Amino acid sequence: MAKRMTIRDIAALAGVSKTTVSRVLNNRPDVDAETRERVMKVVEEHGFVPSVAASTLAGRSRLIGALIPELTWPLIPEIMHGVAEVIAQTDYELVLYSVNDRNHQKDRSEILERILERKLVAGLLAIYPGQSTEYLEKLQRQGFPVVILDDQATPSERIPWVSADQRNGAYEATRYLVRLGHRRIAHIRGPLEYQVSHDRFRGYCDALAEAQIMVEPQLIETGDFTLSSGQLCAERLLTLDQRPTAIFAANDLMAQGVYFAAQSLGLRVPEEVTVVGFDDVLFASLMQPPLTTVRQPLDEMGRSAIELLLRMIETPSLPYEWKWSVSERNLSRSVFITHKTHVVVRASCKQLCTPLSLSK
Amino acid sequence: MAKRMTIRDIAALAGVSKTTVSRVLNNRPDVDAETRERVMKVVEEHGFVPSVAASTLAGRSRLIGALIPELTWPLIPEIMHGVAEVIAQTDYELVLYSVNDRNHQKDRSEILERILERKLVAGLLAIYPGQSTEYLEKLQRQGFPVVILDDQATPSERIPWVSADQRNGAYEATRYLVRLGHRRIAHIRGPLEYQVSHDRFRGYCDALAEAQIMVEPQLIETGDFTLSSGQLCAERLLTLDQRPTAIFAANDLMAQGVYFAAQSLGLRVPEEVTVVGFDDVLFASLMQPPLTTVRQPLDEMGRSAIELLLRMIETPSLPYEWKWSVSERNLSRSVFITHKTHVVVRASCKQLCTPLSLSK
DNA sequence: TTGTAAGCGTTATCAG
DNA sequence: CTGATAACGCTTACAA
Repeated sequence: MAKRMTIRDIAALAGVSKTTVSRVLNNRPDVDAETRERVMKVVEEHGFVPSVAASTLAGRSRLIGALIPELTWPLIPEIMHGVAEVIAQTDYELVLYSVNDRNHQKDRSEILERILERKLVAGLLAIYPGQSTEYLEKLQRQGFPVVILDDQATPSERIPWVSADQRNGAYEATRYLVRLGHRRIAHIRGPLEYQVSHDRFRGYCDALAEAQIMVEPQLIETGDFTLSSGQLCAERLLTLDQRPTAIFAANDLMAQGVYFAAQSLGLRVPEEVTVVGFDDVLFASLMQPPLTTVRQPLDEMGRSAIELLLRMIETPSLPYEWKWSVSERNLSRSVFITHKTHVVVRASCKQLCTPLSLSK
Repeated sequence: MAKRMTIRDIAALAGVSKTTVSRVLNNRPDVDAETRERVMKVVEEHGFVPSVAASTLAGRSRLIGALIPELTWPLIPEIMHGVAEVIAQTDYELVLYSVNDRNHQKDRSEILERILERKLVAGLLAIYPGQSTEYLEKLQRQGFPVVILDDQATPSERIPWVSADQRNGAYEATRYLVRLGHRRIAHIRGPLEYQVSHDRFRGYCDALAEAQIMVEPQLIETGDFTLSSGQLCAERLLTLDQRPTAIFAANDLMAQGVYFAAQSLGLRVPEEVTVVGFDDVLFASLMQPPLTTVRQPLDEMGRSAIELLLRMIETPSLPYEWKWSVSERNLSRSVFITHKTHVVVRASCKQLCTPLSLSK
């Protein structure tokens, strides 16, 4: 295996200086078109790739940091899948910073310190950063590129933010149930300290309002996104005098809890209870019956977040002016990308009657 | 935020040269104990961490590469969880190289080229490397530290290898079924091009032999690890004249397929069919009923693999002589670590009778 | 045991 | 538009 080529070798081969090669490699505008071409030719012939370590040390890192919660959290792998896919097509490499559950604020900020202090990565993608948002803002203010991917939808005014439309997803899901003829539709919310829980609840209420169905307090339960909480809430709902014909759980895990509750009460899904979840995690399609749920386009979200970050890194001057295909608001000079969510219809829902509106 | 400290600052503060600080930081033996202590004190006081970029450029990278298949493959997150946990406690950072399904041999070796050519990482943890093994051997021969974590159990003679005891897991699972009183126990194998499929099948046969039960060819099906294949195989098995009372599927996904087959045939799990899976992926405990399965200690496997790799990197001279707590064979100067697997009992199995042997 | 000095491969600065 | 030259922060012969 030949010794690794350096920028110097390329320079010699192309008959220019290292500097010029560097300029070409970094897409600098101030290079003669012809020179650029000549250099590129040599670069490609030899499959030359600049050393990440050297670039980083010299101040132009080609390393991207990803700050993620436990990889075992169901949504993460899909997001990272999208992220990795984009990175693989670039000169950048991905450095993983995993924060585990137990880590409290202190450890989180320690990790962030570590990230910055080492000046290793060129930018940071923070996925579901939880409490760290405040700290991330500090970084951003110091000129360090940060993109947040989260569902908390309380965007910092300054950090570019990628999210999905939680409210609308819940709205569409509930609307779907209404169209199937359901009128007693229960909702198991997520914990109220999360913004998503409110957004999804809101979507549910909106859909009911539109259908002129009253929101009945007894049909609203509050879980904590765990299976057992879903089960508990569902047990209460399903033993109501007038039990709901459909239950919309705020996430798939609680929906699975509904399945368990139904089973223990001898009720079948979907024949006697219709169930809808949220997230479309990997096992949703494996459930018995396969779960109708609201899909967040997680891989796309990961992709767009990392693409945004890459652009921020490569054009530090005009960071807040991109057009974006998905849906973009330009608030106080920052970027917010909201991805669409949509209902994935599977077998967990039963049609109660055939209202004409369905045909629409 | 104060300017980042460098090794030079530490040196000044401790009243020694950069060289000495470097030596201390790298645990070199040739430093006076007292000096070392003095330096360490300063280092700790200031929470100093050496620059990964600079170290790497200077020839001692603190970056570890992880080559993984799709993150969305069910076993990966748990493994990576263990990996990340260990890395977090060290000075190293983790660089992710994700290979996606579509990538054929060519792309894989391209990634590997990329990994090496950039001289970025100090070593590589290859998780389920598939076809790349051959190439990995080449790296290893060139003195580049590589550890493989795989279930294919055809260890290269030279690359340290971390795995789990597939045969014994299957053996224990089958033995468990025998103890429950089952005698017509079917097995849905994985595809025969994988070594795991054979290992697990072997465990199944061994357990039956021990119980003096004949292996009946009709009770052996071969799937491809997908849900639908499991379902198909199970449908055949469950419509046999003398249908099995228990089905041992070679992975959890096929076990879920068995659930579907049972349901479509109006058979209940576990009342009419007992089911056991393999892997204990995250959703196994969420299945209805929760699946009895064989657990591979994935996080521990990840942990031990990365620890092994770190040791190889830090002691390049004597790479093949460690003691290991789990179970270690020293074959032809390489290290093989085999983790124990064990049966996780959940609700998917029914006891047919109460043989005395159970009390044992 | 410790220090001096020469890289490691880029990028940035500043002249030409 | 192009090219010297000096960083970047650390490791590692080689000397002392």
